[in-house]
Amino acid sequence: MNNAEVVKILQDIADLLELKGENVFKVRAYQKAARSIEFLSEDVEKLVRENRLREVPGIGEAIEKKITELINTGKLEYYEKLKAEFPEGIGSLLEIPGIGPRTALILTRELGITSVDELEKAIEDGRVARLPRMGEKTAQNILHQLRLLRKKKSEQRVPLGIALPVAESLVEAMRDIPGLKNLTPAGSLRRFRDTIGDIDLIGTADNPEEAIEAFVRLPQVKEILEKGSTKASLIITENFQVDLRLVDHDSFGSALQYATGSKQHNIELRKRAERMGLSLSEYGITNLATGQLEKYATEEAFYRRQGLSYIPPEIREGQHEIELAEKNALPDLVEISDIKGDLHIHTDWSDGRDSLETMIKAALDKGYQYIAISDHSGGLAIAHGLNTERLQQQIQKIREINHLFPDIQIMTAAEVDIRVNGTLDLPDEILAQLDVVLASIHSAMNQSEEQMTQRVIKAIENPHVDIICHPTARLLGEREPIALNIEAVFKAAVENRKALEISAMPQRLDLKDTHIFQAREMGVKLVINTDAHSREQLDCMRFGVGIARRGWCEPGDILNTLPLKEFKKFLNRPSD
DNA sequence: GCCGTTTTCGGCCCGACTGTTTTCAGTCG
Repeated sequence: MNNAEVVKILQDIADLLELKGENVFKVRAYQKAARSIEFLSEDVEKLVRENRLREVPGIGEAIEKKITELINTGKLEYYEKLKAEFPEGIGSLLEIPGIGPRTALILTRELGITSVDELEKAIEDGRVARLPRMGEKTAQNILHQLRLLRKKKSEQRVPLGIALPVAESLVEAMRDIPGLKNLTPAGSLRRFRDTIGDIDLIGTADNPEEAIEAFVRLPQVKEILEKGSTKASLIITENFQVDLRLVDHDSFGSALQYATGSKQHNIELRKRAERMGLSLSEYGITNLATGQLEKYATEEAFYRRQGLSYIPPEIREGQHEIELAEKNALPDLVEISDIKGDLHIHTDWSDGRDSLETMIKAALDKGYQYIAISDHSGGLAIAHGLNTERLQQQIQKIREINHLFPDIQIMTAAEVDIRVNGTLDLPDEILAQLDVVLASIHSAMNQSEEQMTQRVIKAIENPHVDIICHPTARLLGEREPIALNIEAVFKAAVENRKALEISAMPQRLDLKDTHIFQAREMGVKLVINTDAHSREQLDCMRFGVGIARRGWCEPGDILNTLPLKEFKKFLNRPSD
């Protein structure tokens, strides 16, 4: 049983307890435990084996016992009994926005509804509207949400790389609203989570009510979900939900912090503040002794008032960041300006759109000191992969033109296919001539975990290979990661002094944040690459850096922050 | 159910919006 399965069951238990009308804090305890495990960089199974579950924040005696039973027997009696108390399918009602546990319970108790379809019927024939505290409007809202949910079921969470540009263009569109300032994407976007549920915008205004009015009249707005004097929720044409929240200018720091979250981070922060006699809100910090509200225009000042150093948004996940901020011991996270080169770039020699020269110039514009041209190998026929002969020609060409670009070193490379048996699909003789060899899985993705792990490790052990690309081969929303014993792969990478890629490609972001965290702790060297197939895609580097920051990476953990000479030392090839 | 720089018991983050109420419950983030 993997972590995700344990998370799902803990969340289910929380939902069911909520339906049951259990103590809300008990419900929250299960939710917290679920979240803790979601962000765990180790396998729960391993923690159970080593009797270390209690080290995880939010897991006490009772939940420890339940998880242990789950891991050891594959089942949990408590969960099965709880499920049996409710008609199957009631959980599906909770997924509808606007339906919480109280409403779900009333719907099943009073009308016997246990599925979304039954609910739809009951609304249509007026039974829902006649329930106590319901009414026609509430019923219609639920019906609307229900249909919306059905429509977008398949595209629920959107990759960061798609959502962020939409958010940024929205901010741009709102630039001319009078009196509106500081408009910033917050929430999971600002924390650089790999997928995004909705777009949170935070800003300040001379007159919030007027700014909200102007906001909802934007041409991009398809539908208004709610609108008050300081916040509005709406659906825009790209089908994203956007939440806008406005405060006074001098409360911007606390409001941005509040809207950035995560929920868990904010809860920890507020609990800690209360012990200090302070109460936090989006408006500022209230001194509980005097009742005085202190406002903060910057997040830095807001954290400082609480005796904390500034905590970067990417690591505000309620792990150990507050503890470390207290001691001024947070990591010095890698930044986009630290990146000195991009080692995974395609050209029109294989399946890239742009020419070699175009990609080089684009990399120069980024101020890179070096790049590696890594077109596909022949195995990927669909990508016009290069066979030995054409790769030989490309090597020759790159050697010829290198001197035309004195400010950047163009390294020869290839993205070589790892075949089913772990061998590579280009011969050693040509690999030996390349500056950098990248190896990737592009086929036979349904191998067993054991086969796949051996396959990847064999590639790592190949003396010519430098980097394993997008190690789990996941495609967000399209393809699950391959079955891989990730810890074994990390171990092999350390032992063979090989690097693993953090793919900045928005659909990939692979390794993902928790893997990066674990890899870094184990001493694996990482590189952040864009896998660009066109010059614009070189811009995706920021997503890779964001994910690396979520894995608590400092520049020293990322090989392509090194200057050329140092980087070449890692490659361990005769330097020129 | 978890947790402890007042606590092994008694707390547990804070506020906006909506719809149905005439002062508030439910939901959400």
